Formats: sequence, C-alpha cells, structure tokens
Amino acid sequence: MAPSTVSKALNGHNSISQITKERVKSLAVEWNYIPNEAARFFKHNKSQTIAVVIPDLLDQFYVLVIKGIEKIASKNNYNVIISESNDDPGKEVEIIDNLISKRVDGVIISVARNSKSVEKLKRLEQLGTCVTLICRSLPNNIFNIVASDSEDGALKAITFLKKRGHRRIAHLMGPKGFQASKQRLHAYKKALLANNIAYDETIVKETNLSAKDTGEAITALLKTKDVPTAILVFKSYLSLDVINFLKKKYPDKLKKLEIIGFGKLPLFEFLDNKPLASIDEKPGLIGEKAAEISFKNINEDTETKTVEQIRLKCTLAKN
Amino acid sequence: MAPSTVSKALNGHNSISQITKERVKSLAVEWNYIPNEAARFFKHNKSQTIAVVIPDLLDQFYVLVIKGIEKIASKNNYNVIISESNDDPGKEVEIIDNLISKRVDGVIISVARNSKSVEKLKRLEQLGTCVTLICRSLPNNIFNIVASDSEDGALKAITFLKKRGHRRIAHLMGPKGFQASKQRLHAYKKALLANNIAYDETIVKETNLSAKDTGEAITALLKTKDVPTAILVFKSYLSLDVINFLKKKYPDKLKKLEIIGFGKLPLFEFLDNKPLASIDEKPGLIGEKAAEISFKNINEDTETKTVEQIRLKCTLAKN
DNA sequence: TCTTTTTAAGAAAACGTTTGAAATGTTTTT
DNA sequence: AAAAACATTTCAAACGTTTTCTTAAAAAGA
Repeated sequence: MAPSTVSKALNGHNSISQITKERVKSLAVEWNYIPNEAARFFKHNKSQTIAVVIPDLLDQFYVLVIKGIEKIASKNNYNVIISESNDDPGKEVEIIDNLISKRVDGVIISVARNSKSVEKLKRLEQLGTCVTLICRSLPNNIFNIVASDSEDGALKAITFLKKRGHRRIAHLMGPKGFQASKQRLHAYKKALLANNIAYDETIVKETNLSAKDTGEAITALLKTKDVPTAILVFKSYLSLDVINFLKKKYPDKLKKLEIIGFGKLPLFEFLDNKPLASIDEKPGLIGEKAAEISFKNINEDTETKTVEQIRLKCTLAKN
Repeated sequence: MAPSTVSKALNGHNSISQITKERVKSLAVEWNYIPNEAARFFKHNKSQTIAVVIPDLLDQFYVLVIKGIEKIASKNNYNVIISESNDDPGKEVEIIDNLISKRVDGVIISVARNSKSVEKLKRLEQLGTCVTLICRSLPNNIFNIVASDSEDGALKAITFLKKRGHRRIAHLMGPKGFQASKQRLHAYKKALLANNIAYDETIVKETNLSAKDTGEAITALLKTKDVPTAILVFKSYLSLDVINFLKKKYPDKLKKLEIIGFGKLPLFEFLDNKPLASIDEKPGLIGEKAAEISFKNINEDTETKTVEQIRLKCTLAKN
C-alpha cells in the first residue's frame, strides 16, 4: 500500500474507496500508528498553533482569557502555546522572534507596557500570521484588538455608586503613560458627566502600580478637604493593594471608602475585605472573541483581511 | 551559495571558513531570514518542546511550577506547551494522544485524579519521550517523579505548633482514594509521634474537597469533646475553604483554631484571615527539578535511563 | 613542478506527509 | 468489440533543513 493511499484514506479523501479507508483505519489502530505532526506542519507550512503572549500567568485575569482561547482552539483542533513577557519589552521581542520561526498561525497578545514590538508584529502579519491584541492597545490601531468597553464599565460603576448615595467619587488611575489609564480616566469622566456629577481633578490620583505609590495616592486622597466616599480603581489587583493599605494605615476608613475596580478575579472569593463591586470585563469572552478572530483570519484569503476592533460590554459584579 | 553551506554557517560548523560564516550571517540579517523550525524539528524528529499537563491554571501552585519549568527550559532553548486536564481523566488521555503525535521531547505531568493515562504514558516513554510526574504519583512508581517531602513538611508544621503550645492538633485530610491524602495522613501521624503527641483518629476528618463537605468535616471536628486547637490541612485552597466556613458559621472559633496547610500561595498576601502558617512546598523548585530531569534524559542515550524519584524538603512559611 | 595533504564549499539524500498527475483496472457507452 | 468514461490506486515531486559524501581549490611537502 502506497503512503499516499494511507494519507488519503486517513484524511477521508473521496478518491479512496470505502473498503480501503476502513482497512487503513483499522490497521492504523492495530499498529498504533500516530501521524507525525511535525512532518504535516512542515509540509503545510502551518503549525496548527496559535500563540498567546501575556504579561504574567499569576494574574488570574489572563488565566481566564487563556481558558476562553483554549475553548475555541480545541473546538478547531488547534494547539495553544503560552508565553509570559513579564511586562519586559526585551523578553517580548525575543518571544515574538521565536513565534516567527515557529510559523504559528495566529498570535494573541497582551502587549507589555512600553512594548517595543510593533515592527515585529507587523512582520508577523506580513508573514501571514494573524495578530490580535487583547486588553492593551498599540498606537495607530493597525491590529485586531479585543478589549472590554471601559466606558460601559465605568458608567455602570458610577451609576451604581450614585444610586448608593455617593456624590464624591474619586479615581485611582494607572500610570499616565499607559493607554489604558487614559482610556479609563476618560471613561470615568464621561460616566460622571452622565450622572451629573462634577469632575474634580483633586480627587483623581495616579499610581505607578507599586504598593508604596498606591499608598501615597490614597493618603493624599484621604487628606483632601472634601474626602471622597467611593473610589473607582484602575485595576483589580490595585484594589487589593488599596484595601491592604487602608487595613494597615487607616482601618477606620475601610468601611467609609467604597471601592469598585476594573476587573473581577476568582480569588476574590477568599477575601474578607473586598471591593464593594467589580467591573467584570469578561476575560473569558475576550479570549473567545480573540480566538474567533484568529480562526476567521486563518481560514480567509489574505486579501480580504480587515482589522477588527471589538469592545466588549461589561457587567457590574457585586462582591 | 548552497543551502548546506548556509545551514552549516549559521550553525557554526567548523568546516566553514570564518569569512563565509560572517557573510552568511550578515546576509541572513539583511534578508530577514528566520529558519523554519518546523522543518528543523521534522528533520531531527525532535520538537524542542516539553509539554506540561496540569489540572488547572487557576491554581497558583501550578503556575509557580510552570514558572520553574520555563526558567530551565528557556536556558536550554526549549519551548514549553501547557495543557489543562481539569482533573478529567478523559481529557487527559486526549491531551496525551495529542502530545504523542507532536513528538514532544518531554512531558511533565501532574496527573488527574483517577487518571487513566498510565498506558498512554508508558507508550510515550517507549517512543522516547521523557515522562516526569509532579506532585501526584501513579501506582508502581515506574515514572520519574518530583514532589515535596510531605513528611518533612508535616514534621515542621507539627513541631512548630507544639512549640506554640498546641497539644491537640487535628488533621483535615483529602479523599482517602488519593495517594496524596494517604501520604500526608501518614506524614501527620509520623510527625505527631516525633513530637510525642498521641494519635487520635477522632480528630482526623476527611473531605471530598467540596466546600460543603469541608464544612461538615469542620463542624464535626468542633463537636468532638476535646476540641482541637490547631489543624493541619491537606491543601492550601482547602485551608481557605475552612477559614471561609469558620468565618460564616463559627466566627468565634476563627481565632481559636490555628491552621497550617500544605502549600503557600501568592494570593495569601491579599487575605485578612489566613492560615497561621503554610508548608511551602517550593513549587518553583519542583518545576525546575522536573525540567532538569527532562533535559538530562533527553540528552542521554535511552539505554542508560534510570527512574528518578525526588522529594524536596519544605519550609514553614509564617503568613 | 608534481604529488600529497588540508581546507572549504557544493551535491545529493533523507526525514514523513501531502498533492496533482499518471497509471491501472473496471464499467458504461457506442 | 472498441472507445469512452469512471473509479481507484500508485508515482513522483515537493516542503526546508541537516548530514554525509564528494569535489574543487589551496597549501604544504617532495
């Protein structure tokens, strides 16, 4: 029996008779034949693999994203490989070089802060790999992106807080250098406006995300003359730092400053003092959408490719 | 210039002159040449990849293991692919089939509870893949394994508790069907003995790991006539369930029952009520050791292969 | 200068699979 | 009965790299 016959039989080619197909298949089982994927990938110049690049696996947000991606990938019989950049732009470039030589079919990436990978990512696209950003954007919006709709999230959070009686709602923002920080600050402002609350920049504080800096920001907030009663926080883990800080330094304030943060994490279930509520950014769904974009592009002609920019609605989850 | 010359030049073969090597390398950069790994893997019948199979990425313990593996793998220029079995034996078998066809060079696996994969793993070894178990063992000890030394951990925990004045130390054990549960129960007994504390089976309770069952076990413990003042818990996440249960149902007992669990997690940092201490099983080190075993075996002749069984010492981490 | 040795580069085969074309065998049509 | 159509199988080339073997050129020795 010729190799080509076997190949065609196993792949259900219709130029092979039913009888042969069955004979081949049963022999394959009997002889424990397992196709050599490396040879197949090589032949097809496809790896049946999409790569996920994230900052850190200890961040449960990204784990949920990955689970979403895996769900779609396994439906499509695709493999997923995961790399951590640790938010190190150099490491990120290394990772992408590696992905290029692997000829992965798609890359889903949450770029490192201060990413230097734009050119590499462009090159990846030139080579036919579908690149999809998640959560964090890059200048010029030239890549597919799936992220949560911060404006929707902020609006739901602020509206909820107003209903609870809050009128003085602060914002702890991320580093001004980050796209996401600006975006969420803007969302915060817009949400205040929609709720007829005046914007007051004295109760918007920035943190570089270190616990120390966050502590100082909170201290400053607590020293403003009209102390805020609630705060919208840039990111879930940051909310936890805020709570930790309050617990240590201002335990009396703990109940007087209600916290809502972007992002809801499974680990919240174990916390005593947790944010009042969280903006659930649907990480699993982000992963699924990103994976779907990848597969759509992988299966399409390169000519018809268009850039997709998806912002997913959030929900407000009481903790 | 012949492909063979290029190949040799890029791989630093010494039958190529220095001049040509440099010429090739500079042209490679200029033309953006990136070797096709798929072709290479195919040619070598090696994938330069080790696979990690774990139950769940949301368990930070395993994330730390993975980070350890990645550390060693990247030193060796190896790729790591991760799969989640979700403790589903069927899914696990599927995953391993996939790994077989990928011809991965090594598999590091924390087998699913009730794993049905022994035969598949044997087959994997026959095919030349190095199989290393982590944390969870399989009957007959035919595979390499890296795990923590429960006896060492339990001894340190019980000794510490005794020094704090505890004489009545309970044990919340995992399902009796699990190898690990038996192991740790045995370690608990041995540690009591070493500390001259009598073993009392009325204060050893089993849980199937569901929150409900754990609650019942704790309730039963609290109802024993000589109520324990401390408890050694099977696993980190289980400690959290215990604490959550006490908080809800017996808040007064929260400070009266000191808890030490197997496993220390990064998320503990955010908790108010946390176990008194944790047995740090050094997940990162487990990953590193497992990866080292893999590479040692990958680079060795199959003839000289021996089974390695490593039990790593623990430390006791105050929380 | 001629032979021998050394060095460097090229040629060809191989890895396992898939693919389209060619060959074989069978059936239908004329 | 010959030709045409069809069904099924096999052949041969290809994918990009590495490796072994060969060849060409240069250097060394006589």
